[in-house]
Amino acid sequence: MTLQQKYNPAVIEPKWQEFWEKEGSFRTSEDRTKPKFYALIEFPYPSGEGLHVGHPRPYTALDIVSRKRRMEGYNVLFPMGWDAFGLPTENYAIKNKIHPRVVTERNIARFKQQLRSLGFSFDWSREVNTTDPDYFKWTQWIFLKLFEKGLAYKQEMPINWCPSCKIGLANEEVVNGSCERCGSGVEMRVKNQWMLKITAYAQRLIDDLELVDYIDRVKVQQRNWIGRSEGAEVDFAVVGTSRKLRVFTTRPDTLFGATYMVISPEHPLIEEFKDRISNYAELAAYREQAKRKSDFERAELTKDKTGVEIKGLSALNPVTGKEIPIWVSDYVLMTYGTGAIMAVPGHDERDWEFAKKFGLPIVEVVAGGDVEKEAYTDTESGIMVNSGFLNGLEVSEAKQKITAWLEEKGLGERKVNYKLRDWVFSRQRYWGEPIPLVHCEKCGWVPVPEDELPVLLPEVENYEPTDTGESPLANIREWVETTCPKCGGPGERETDTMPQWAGSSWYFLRYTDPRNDEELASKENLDYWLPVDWYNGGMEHTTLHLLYSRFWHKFLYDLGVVSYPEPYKKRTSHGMILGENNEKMSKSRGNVVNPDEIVAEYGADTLRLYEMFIGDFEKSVPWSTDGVRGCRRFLERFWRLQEIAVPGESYSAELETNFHKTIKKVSQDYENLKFNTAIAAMMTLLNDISDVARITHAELKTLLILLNPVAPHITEEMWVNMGFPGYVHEQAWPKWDPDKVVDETVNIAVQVNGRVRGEITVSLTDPVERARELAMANPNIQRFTAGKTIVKEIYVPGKIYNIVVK
RNA sequence: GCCGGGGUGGCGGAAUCGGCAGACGCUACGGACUUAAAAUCCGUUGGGCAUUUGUGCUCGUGCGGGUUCAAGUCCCGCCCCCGGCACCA
Repeated sequence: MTLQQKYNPAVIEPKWQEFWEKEGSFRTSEDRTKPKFYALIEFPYPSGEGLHVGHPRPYTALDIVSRKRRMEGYNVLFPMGWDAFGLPTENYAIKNKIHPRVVTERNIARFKQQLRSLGFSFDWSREVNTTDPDYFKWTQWIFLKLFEKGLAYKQEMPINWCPSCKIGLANEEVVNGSCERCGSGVEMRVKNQWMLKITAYAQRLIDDLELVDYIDRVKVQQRNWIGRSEGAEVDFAVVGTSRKLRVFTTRPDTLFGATYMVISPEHPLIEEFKDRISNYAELAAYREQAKRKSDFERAELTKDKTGVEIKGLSALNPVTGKEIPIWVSDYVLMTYGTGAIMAVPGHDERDWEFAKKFGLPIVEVVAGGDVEKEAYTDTESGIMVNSGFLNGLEVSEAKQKITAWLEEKGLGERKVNYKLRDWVFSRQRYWGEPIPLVHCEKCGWVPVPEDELPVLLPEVENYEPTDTGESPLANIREWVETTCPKCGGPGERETDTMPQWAGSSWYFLRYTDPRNDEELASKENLDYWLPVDWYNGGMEHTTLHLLYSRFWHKFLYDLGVVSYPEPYKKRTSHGMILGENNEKMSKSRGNVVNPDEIVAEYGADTLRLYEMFIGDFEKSVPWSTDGVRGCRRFLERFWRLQEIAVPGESYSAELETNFHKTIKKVSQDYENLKFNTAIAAMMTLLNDISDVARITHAELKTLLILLNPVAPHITEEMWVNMGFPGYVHEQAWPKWDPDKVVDETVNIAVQVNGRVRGEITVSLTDPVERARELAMANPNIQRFTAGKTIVKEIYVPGKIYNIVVK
């Protein structure tokens, strides 16, 4: 055909976007006979900044997979929504005296328009929004179920407090002692907070990683974060009292080497025996000092241990029967184990340092090191010494024996501990889901009845966070004051709201049945669609969102709401896109690239292609404007294939193998996050076609289908331009013939003594004799073999021919 | 400190059941087209040496050893970078 128009994405892209929308091309079908495929990307927080070039990277990746799956005959669910509660919106609203709902609506509209301009095949009819009362009704419902099962409880506890955001933070939100969001230093504050008992699921969260296909670093990080450790709890008698001091240790085998004990400054023992302690004032002062430090500061001062001996109290080592002192030090944390330890300075670095500093005895109980120089911490193979009935055993055997002994004598027991802490679920904020509970003087905490959900946020003109740390909702008396659902007496609503992680912990369930007002989603839909087949998201969500949503899912599984214990079958992760200067993109660094500008100047297909071609999908990579231009150039050249298209419903002889190879490569690479090499393969093929200067209709069709998932607009346009029947997105994914992916003849290298000295053209079936004959015809080979004897020949068909001479 | 991942041209990156290192793209340089420029097209582009200009030799994948006909790839010992965890007993 003769080509009239130039490639003009500004015209064809909006045209196709409207077409797909109007036709409902990517609407998920109700056809349950097809195999299903549920692709999920993390729904964005619609910030005021608008879309960032980092957003389209994972979206395009799974858009590619989704589009390919549709062409392979799957019923695909590829939805999108908004994680729209959150601090920036609230802060902006407070500052500008606008209701956060209005800000949210505006931000969503902007995001949506930007996403549409990129041509993603989302089924927009299933859009969800965590701030929509019809949605958070079910977030509240799940909370009530957790409350009902005793997994939500309110507790007075020291929390991480961000003085700038005026908000309590979960451990996971504290990064190096600073607020993850705003970066200011975190303080400890005691507050009465709602907690979720994620620790009850710790073991299952580890075990069920076996059921899923997550990239390794995600599994590793989850295990690491949950931090399982096996050991024993042991009771030490406090001399002269009936009180026992219980410790947790992973090294019960070293019990004979426990020469003193250390308790955390917050440990109740101090108050209990206030009267017997002769230096109470000193201890109280130490405790005050420790209180002022955050956990982070405590941890920072690793090198210099501090502590005070409790005078007037001592303990008995249960195996040696020796009286040992009890110390207080802030290197022991109240929040882990029992808040008390047995110190074995010979075999624990921290205890060793402490013992050296305060002149406490060090006893060697595992042979192999020099405990006067440093703690010897070999954990498995060392031999026990100075340890009574454990002498001569290996560490691992000694662990077994002593634990059995302790259990038999009633002095202790086997114990597993986890670093994972319960989830601080309260936020003292307005813009979040209200916690649907009422406090009644008489009945305590009473759930709002299910049929009264959702508990809506009160409509107010404006509000401010409070310095006391109370939620702004506390000031809105007409909302707070209510009646107790149980006794009908006066009650007060809970004024804390839920954290942002609440709504995102179950959103993927809602997509399966987004308008259901009877249930969070119908069982039928949940059973058909779940688990999510492929979930891609950022590594930064591994210990937060991913763990939380797995926890909620398991809880819903226990309730019978969902039928599979894990929500996501496969999890992958993308790398960040950095600024052109190789630094993280940020406004303050002035290196932010706005996707709107790229779409306006080069088109959405170029942006998509570039973001996939830019480099290894899993790694961070700097933005390059020149790279974008190169991708646009490729699409221009691709567009001009129309000029050299010739009729023909088969592959041409000269390109046939090439096409089969490319189909194979592209098909496989799209599945393995290797979008960059898939695109490179298509570029190579385009170069080869340009050399031939001709492309048959059959070839062009195949190529259009292969490129379609990456560049959907240009391929649809060219398909129609060529007068091919139907539309690209309705075509079947091309197949490759395994017999046709190998070249009949190949050039292989000929080596002499392992060095390449020439090249021969052989067929795969040629015997070594043929290779030798061809090789020896080469003057350069002759030069290197002349006058020498051949001692060995290595011939690997299709790979190499190596002659070893002497 | 512990646990992951990684170190390859000027740049982003290919190639790891051991088999021609640098695919593909960018940049740069040269040429064509143009009054000129842009765009486009063609060619060159890891270093060094030689060259009859066809090419040949040689060094080269963080460093030092090793295995092998053959090592970016495997083994041993180091260095550095990125991410996570970190006084968790």
